Amino acid sequence: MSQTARQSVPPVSISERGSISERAARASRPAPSYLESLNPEQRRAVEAIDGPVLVLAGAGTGKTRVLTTRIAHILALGRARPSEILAVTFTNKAAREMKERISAVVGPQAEGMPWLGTFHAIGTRILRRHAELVDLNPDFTILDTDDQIRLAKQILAAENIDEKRWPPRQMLGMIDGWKNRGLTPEEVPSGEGQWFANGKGLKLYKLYRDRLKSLNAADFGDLLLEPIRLFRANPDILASYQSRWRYMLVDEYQDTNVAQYLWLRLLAQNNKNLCVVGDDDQSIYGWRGAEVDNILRFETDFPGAVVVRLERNYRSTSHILAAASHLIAHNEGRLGKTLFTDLVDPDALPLTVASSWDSEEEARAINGEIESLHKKGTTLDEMAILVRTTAQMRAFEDRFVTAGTPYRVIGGPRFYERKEIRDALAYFRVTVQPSFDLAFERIVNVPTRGLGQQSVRLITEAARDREIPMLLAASDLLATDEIKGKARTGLSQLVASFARWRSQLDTLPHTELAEIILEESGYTDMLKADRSADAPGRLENLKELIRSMEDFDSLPAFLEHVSLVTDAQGETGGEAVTLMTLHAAKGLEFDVVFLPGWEEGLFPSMRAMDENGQAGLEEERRLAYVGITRARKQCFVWFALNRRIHGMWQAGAASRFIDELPAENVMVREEAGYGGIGGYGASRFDQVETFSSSYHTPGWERAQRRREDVPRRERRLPLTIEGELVAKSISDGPAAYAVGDRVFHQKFGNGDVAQVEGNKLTVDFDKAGRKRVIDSFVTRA
DNA sequence: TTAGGGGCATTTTTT
DNA sequence: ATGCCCCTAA
Repeated sequence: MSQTARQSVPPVSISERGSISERAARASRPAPSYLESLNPEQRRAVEAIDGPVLVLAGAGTGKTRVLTTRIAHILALGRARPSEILAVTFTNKAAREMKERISAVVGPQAEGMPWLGTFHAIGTRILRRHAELVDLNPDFTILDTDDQIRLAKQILAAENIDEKRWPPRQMLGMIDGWKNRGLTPEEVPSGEGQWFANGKGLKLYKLYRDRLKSLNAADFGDLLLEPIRLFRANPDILASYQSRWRYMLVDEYQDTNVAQYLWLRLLAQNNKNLCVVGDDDQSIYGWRGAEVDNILRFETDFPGAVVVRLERNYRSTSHILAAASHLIAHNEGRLGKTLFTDLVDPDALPLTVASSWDSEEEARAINGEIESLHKKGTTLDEMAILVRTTAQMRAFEDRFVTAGTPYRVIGGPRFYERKEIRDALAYFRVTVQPSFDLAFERIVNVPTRGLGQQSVRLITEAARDREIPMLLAASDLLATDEIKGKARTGLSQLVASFARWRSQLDTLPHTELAEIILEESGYTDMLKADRSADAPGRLENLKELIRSMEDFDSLPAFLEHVSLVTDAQGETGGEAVTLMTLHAAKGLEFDVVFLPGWEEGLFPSMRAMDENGQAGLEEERRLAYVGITRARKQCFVWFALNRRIHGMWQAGAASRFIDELPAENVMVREEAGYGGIGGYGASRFDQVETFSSSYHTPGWERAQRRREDVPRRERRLPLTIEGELVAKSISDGPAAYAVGDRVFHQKFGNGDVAQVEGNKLTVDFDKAGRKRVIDSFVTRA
């Protein structure tokens, strides 16, 4: 199948391009050193500067290298200045990395590349310049999910739509879907406009859009959609960007959605110097509106495109490549590539497939594996655990903390999405921009200052009636006697505070002001008074927030950064194992990769299959492919027989993907538990040798905080097994208990044994009800 | 008006 | 298991 696909691509040589004199001159000029280290295909991709170019780059074939070298090459040839190159990446991380790598080749010149960034960042930049033309002010705010939901709720409430039946999230999903397809309300197909809440879909989209405009705000979708609208309505502006960017490069093209595609097509109409790089087999953002079709269609959209295939893999052993290729071959709609490697390594290890009894044992086993590899010399930085869902991370964190394994989490619960951070940001935002009602609303009564629903409604109505910001309405209301008592005191204090902070914006250093705001608002006091276990952690996060502000010149500059950067990177610290989702892992590589949780329903995810059928399944398979190809030397695939889902133990079956791996490249680990120490029960209490150094990594501290959530006594307990029995114990003597015995369990208290099966007891506890436990966890009462 | 308890639904992945 | 919403008591 890959054969046919291969033949359909006519080989176009770069030598067919360029003037005769250019070609002649090129022949005698020595190739710059940066070109020499490239293989012929890579070099073709780099040197095909003019006209449309599609680079199909399999995993590990040097894609980033091609992109960065290409930019360096364009700069070196003097074909464009840094500001005349548009380079789009998918994530901030990728943008950062590319900037660094370009600098490494061409020096600090790359610092001057203002148009290297994510679609969203570049879209923002464009919109700020031409805000009036899309009904915004240049200082518009970018909403995050939290704000969007609040807004959606308000709209649904105003429309008398039951938000239980029609969840705000779903409404936003629908609208975002339209935006991702480049559709303004006017362009939504009439049938689709009938979706949601008995035909109100389109109306809600309009209301939502109007509300955004009146708030002077944009959501993520707008950052793509509005530039398109701008370009279409203003040909002169479009033309200015078309000529500004002489060369355009797009990374991860397989992940672009329709809006992004339209965006690029508009811009590339003129000089057509568009180079896209991607791999259809790594398209994993379909759920976010990505259209693999964009990459499959490129040659049709841009006739005469040079197509370069990068298939020579420099990353992984032949076992890993073979396994990944064999797996992905189960997918149908693909262009088909065959990765190969010249590395012949007779010592290459096949993939290891292993199972564990449950998710905790899985974490323990993998941690054991990590320790033994570490002892043999693999550094922790070269090991990663890639999970399907963030929920899987917990088990690993717990284990790492107990074992003292240093680790770092990438992605997961995002720093900027934490409640205390969002609250603090809301305070800052209102200080900078007093008219930002969503932020004001968020914190009017946090900490509580006597303002209940009643008072808030008064303010909202006053604001709406007179079409003024809530903060202003609030201060006007105070001049009347409509607000009384505690509410009055609280509100007038708050209004006065905002006025004061605002007046200090220009006089105080912004970090200092931020601290003052958190103090004077009573926010830190509220957290200090909070007896709950995570309050100290929240305070710590706020300190971290202030620290991170130091990198910026002003409060407004910081807020702009925050709204676009959703990843809290920066957790460098010492040597550590990396823990992240498969999605976050794209583009990275490690010597050793662990892929836990390969179970039906979890991976492939049940939801993906339910919602998107075959296409959903294929996307999951591509995700598996991405996972395996992250590994350079060794890859472990793991699954657990039992897993806790929504707090309930459920038995699981191995993922179908496991059986899609080629047997000849796989080694199945058959002994139970890790390292043959013995069964589950034995290794459970083994105190494994610990790493000494790592008590200062953010990850450790994070887990440490989390750990403190659990009361001390409970933490010490051996694991208690509930529901489905998930352990075999080591005791092999005669059953220690009989039906009717009175026993005591540290967590469940006293109870009567109702049933005995070997060392597993079913006990009717007085308080906790019927549980299944292991005999060694109870004592005679 | 607030705090706190109980009931309920929920969770894929990210700019 | 966790977090959110609603209800009730003070």
